[in-house]
Amino acid sequence: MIVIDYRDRRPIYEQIVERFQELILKNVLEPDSQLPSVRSLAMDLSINPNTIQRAYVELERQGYIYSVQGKGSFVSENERLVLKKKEEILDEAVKLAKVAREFGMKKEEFIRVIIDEFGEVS
Amino acid sequence: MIVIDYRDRRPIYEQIVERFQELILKNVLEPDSQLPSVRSLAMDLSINPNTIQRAYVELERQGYIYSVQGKGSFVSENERLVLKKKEEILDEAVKLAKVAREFGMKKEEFIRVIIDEFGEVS
DNA sequence: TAACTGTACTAATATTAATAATACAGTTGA
DNA sequence: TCAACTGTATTATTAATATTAGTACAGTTA
Repeated sequence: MIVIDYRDRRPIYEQIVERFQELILKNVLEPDSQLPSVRSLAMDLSINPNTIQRAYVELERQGYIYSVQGKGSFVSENERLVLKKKEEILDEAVKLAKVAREFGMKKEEFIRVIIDEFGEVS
Repeated sequence: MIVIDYRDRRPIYEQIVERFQELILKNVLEPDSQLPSVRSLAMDLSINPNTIQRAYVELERQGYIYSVQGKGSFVSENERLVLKKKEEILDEAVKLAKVAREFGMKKEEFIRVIIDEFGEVS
């Protein structure tokens, strides 16, 4: 479920956070389902439990999960999170379009590859 | 010309590399014009000359500049670099579009913000 | 009550960016 | 010629931070 890329320069806990965000936003992990425990996931990934803990703290801070002492960590409802994520994607798209324009790229040239990705038929 | 952002988590030399890439690609620095010397730029930015050296080595490796011992470092011809940069931007756009689609975003919704950025008239 | 859970804390280690201090070689202009 | 610039190279040290290690405590569950 979680894979660590040691060539990735970002810290491990950040990779874990991002991966769970993805799984939660895509509903692979359903609301209220339980995440692996701090210790068991650390075992699976052969890393320190503290690193997992740090990732879970961050996920909780961002609203992706909630933790109950003695019971475990669970996936939050994600409707609001999906909306937030979509906004972030749009923000990135705007930034990228701005850069493209600054480098003299034509609107058609830029949009063409996007339409291709989405598929021609709307 | 160059500004260091200490809140940026990326290393200083990487910020410098990126900034010069931008200045060169946008033709703010013209081909064959001379870059500030390793030592003088280090003085200006109040950082160590080795950090600048590292940035210049990287810029030379990527083809953005060429260095001549005893003379200085100079901007390369940039036509090829601009093409490469445009390809990179398009690659990013495709990746982002893919993510947007994965999160169930509508094509129109995604393209709308881009069109707005470029301006309605083509 | 044993075996799980999360949570908290301190200390040690590893990695890497950045600094510091030199040294050497080539260029330039007075 | 030579002082004052350039780039280049090397080694050592410092600083910052991610990660590990170890331990402890509190709540839950079968």
